[in-house]
Amino acid sequence: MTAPAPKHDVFQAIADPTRRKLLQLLVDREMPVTVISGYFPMSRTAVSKHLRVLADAGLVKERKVGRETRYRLDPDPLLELKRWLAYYERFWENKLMALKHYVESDERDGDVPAGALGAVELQTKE
Amino acid sequence: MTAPAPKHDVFQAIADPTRRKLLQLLVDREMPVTVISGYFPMSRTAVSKHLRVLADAGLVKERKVGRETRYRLDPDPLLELKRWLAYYERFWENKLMALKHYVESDERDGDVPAGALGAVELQTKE
DNA sequence: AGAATACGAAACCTTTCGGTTTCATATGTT
DNA sequence: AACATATGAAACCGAAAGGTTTCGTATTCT
Repeated sequence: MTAPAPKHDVFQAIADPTRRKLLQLLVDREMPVTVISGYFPMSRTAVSKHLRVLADAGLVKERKVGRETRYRLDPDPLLELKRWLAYYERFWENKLMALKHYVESDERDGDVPAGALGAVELQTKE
Repeated sequence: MTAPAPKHDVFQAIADPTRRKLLQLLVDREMPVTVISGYFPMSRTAVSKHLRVLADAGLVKERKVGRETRYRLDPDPLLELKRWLAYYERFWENKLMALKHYVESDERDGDVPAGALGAVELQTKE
């Protein structure tokens, strides 16, 4: 049991605004589908499908209670996103540094900004 | 000039694996389209369209040099993603705390985990 | 000037996405 | 038992996504 057939990853899951709202709604409380769908301007079935996508990505857990199914957030998969993002974080700093250098020098002949950024650091990961 | 007609946001832009690879490729070096497309198993035009989506989201900047257009990463819009993610970060900790409590107590009648998580913290941030 | 290169726009195709409506089923209520 | 409630599955639909091929145009090279 390594990979339980993902079919939907975190990146896809959070791409849709409705699904991001869903995550936020379920962040601290568990809710059944009918209640959840009350917060959205679409059919219950549509909401249910969004919940399925989120569940596929592991961002939401379902629990059956009597005739209702309650959903709640599971933030774990967001770690992958965090890791992905972390890789790019240093480039904010680099960009600032490059800008600084550019402002301090006067070699702005029209193609400097890119050059300033070009060779700051090199890294090929994967 | 406030919002330049977004049309594609960061969340959509990074949803596609090809586009994530593009970002990584352009992270430290500037490249023209033809060279870029050499890294992908699809037509140059297809890559070009992906680059447009990234540019729409502001994740990539283009610069014309002679007959070629060079692209490079602009990590700025990732800040929005970082902010979004930061909101959920505390819940990793909360989840661990809830788990700890659950393990230490013995009220595991079958529906404890959800309850343990349910009331840890309450926050409604639009 | 003429040929080659770099690129985007446009038209087109197939698959996925986000949504709806309808139906079947399980559970709860009287 | 009969009815109501909660939900997912299925069939369907229009629009968007991701791709291709073809074409037009700007730039560079001989």
